[in-house]
Amino acid sequence: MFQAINNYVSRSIQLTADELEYFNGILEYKTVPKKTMLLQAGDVCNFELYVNKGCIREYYIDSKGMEITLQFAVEDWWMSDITSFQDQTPSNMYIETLEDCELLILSRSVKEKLLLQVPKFERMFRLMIQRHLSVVQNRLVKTISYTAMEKYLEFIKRYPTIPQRVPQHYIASYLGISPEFLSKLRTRLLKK
Amino acid sequence: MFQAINNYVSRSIQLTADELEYFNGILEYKTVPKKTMLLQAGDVCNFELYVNKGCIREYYIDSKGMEITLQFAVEDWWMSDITSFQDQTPSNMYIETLEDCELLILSRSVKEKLLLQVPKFERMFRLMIQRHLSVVQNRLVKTISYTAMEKYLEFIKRYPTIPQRVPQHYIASYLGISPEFLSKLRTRLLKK
DNA sequence: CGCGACGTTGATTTGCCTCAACGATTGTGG
DNA sequence: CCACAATCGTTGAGGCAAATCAACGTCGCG
Repeated sequence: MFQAINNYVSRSIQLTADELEYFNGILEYKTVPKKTMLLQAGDVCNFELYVNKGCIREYYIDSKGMEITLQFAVEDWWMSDITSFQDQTPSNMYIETLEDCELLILSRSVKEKLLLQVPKFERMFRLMIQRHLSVVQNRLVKTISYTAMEKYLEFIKRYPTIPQRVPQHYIASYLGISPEFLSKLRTRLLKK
Repeated sequence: MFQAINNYVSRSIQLTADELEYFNGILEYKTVPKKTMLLQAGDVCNFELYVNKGCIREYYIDSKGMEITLQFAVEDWWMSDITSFQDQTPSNMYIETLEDCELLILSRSVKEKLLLQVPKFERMFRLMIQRHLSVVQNRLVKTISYTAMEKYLEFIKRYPTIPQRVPQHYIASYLGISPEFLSKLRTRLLKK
């Protein structure tokens, strides 16, 4: 149950057996069915969650009522709404499961205690966020400078398993294009 | 000379006098004239820099030869190309001064030593990156869902001093729109 | 079986880009 | 200190990528 996450942690920091046991003890294990809302816009996001099994997405509804998918997360990914989490402000995001999931949940208050008890985790979370920032920045650049076709090709290349697991219109909303146009791009690709 | 940066640090962590002195001792103070290149694409980014005075920008040249400004930094901001910094890979970014600048430079090797000597800094850098991630994510959402006009209005509202300091076409490249179109947006605003 | 969610296709529209020409301002070398 | 070049912003004409709107087919599921 903790094998994957412990492996994740060990890539950044070395823990003693005691520390590892403590860490696993504070995680809340939860199985949730498909299409469960884990966070609603308006609520404060009080958790970070690690996907042990399954697939979830985080999205946002803009002023025109359009959904924009910010992130998918599958096995071995973390998810949270950091803005809400760190400032303790109401979130603009929705987080929902797309499949039946096994999650490990780290609540904000528990995380704070963890950081006091085992300061090594400061480093792990720093490295984790640093990598995440790098990914988001990369995506920002491509959102600005790529055409819709280029964005789609990049997406299926980088995340080849996602299209098999999530409805196509969610991918369109991740890429920032309309579902109709994504469909047209795909037929254009098939004709070659 | 270190007043501003020390104040910056103190917002995240508490240091002893010794620790503070050590920290200031490892920073490299540098004044650089306007239009100096601090990082070239192809080089590895081995530093994080803190702007004590002046204004700089980080940009990227895409496959069509267009410049995309990723970030401006003025007084009390940090800048780096994290992707290159953390992976030690050649950067795709250019960093250049837009005004005469006073900079405090933290090199990668020195930062590593700092983190070993004063682990508290793990926390400061974690919080710093966390805030930055929040900003970049916010920008990503708006890049996708806002019209050019909305992006521009948001920009001048959030960063009211920047337009007075940097050429307009750099702002266009930050917003991901053409300089001509930004100009047209501005005349549209004036006519109201 | 029938409904809702999903993907496709076509017609039309639009936001923004590209290209080109032109003032205004800045800066630089003679 | 002037002359000329660069740099920068503006304006207009025309074009294109992607959005919108609408209709339709298909599949999975209650």
